[in-house]
Amino acid sequence: MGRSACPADSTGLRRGPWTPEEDQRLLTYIQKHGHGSWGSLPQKAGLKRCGKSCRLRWINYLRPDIKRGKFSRHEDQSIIQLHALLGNRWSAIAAYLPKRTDNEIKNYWNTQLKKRLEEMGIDPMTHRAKHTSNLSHMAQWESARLEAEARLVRQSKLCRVQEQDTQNNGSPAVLPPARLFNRRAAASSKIAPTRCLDILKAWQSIHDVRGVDEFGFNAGTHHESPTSAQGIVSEQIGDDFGRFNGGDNTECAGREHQLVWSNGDLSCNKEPAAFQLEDRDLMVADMIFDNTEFENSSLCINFQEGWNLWS
DNA sequence: AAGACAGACAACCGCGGGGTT
DNA sequence: AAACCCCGCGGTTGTCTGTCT
Repeated sequence: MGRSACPADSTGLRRGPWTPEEDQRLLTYIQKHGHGSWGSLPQKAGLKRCGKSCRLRWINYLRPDIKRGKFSRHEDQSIIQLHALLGNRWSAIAAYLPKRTDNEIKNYWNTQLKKRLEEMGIDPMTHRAKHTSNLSHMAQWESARLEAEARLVRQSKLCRVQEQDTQNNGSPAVLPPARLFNRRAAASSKIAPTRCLDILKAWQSIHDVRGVDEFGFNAGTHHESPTSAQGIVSEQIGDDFGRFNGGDNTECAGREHQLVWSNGDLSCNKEPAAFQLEDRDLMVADMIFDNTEFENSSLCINFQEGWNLWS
């Protein structure tokens, strides 16, 4: 195994921050000739830098297709979800975030997101609650959401792998970024139903919700639209589902609860706001609906004991 | 105003994988 | 098969900047 050292000190090569002149020189050279071999680039470009340093500067800073600046909330969510799924594989995470570099994501994680999770009582490495009994509602939401999202992505991936196998076309089953949070893909997966306390429980691509859905949940026979502010809360009692309308500040007590709403056309990504959800809930709602073509579907959200549902 | 401190992020280092000779 | 080289990755360090005392 070889290794490319970068003995800047001993050979008179420069190191440390790049000057605007160096940037311009590197940029001009690559635009003209491409980078080719990084090892020989510095000499050809007239730079007193090692090839490694040039490569890093180009990839992390000079490349034209880099988006700089503040991370959006959606990006935050994506990073957290992807980290829960992929761990510290920054390059893999960066592959799902167009125009962001692995280095930038890594720095952002280490300086901000990690702390944020810790403050919420979530272990940033395992993405699990540190002390469940003392968790804030916010942390409970986040923890459950992460687990649910990770499961969804896995299911989505598995589904695609199965599709690939079925088609037997021999190509690797790569999940493109644009499909990472594709609800249709998740909904189409044929994973056996489970009843754990996930926020996001089920997606189903049917227009009329009736009886027990494919995940084993009684979705009710209602066809209420979230915009009507009449989301129906189903109370789970064993295998039976009682039903009551979410009243003012309905508090789930004693049992798991399930918020169910269905709509033939949930294409608006702000629909759940009709429930006047608090910020922690909107965070989830955004995650669910953002950038998604979402029609003829229904959604179930489980609530844990003690969680408040504002409806 | 100046020094101490913390946060953010750019850059470096060492390792390992993969291709080539 | 072994040695070498290039490249990419993740962890770590260094530097700059803003804030606090």
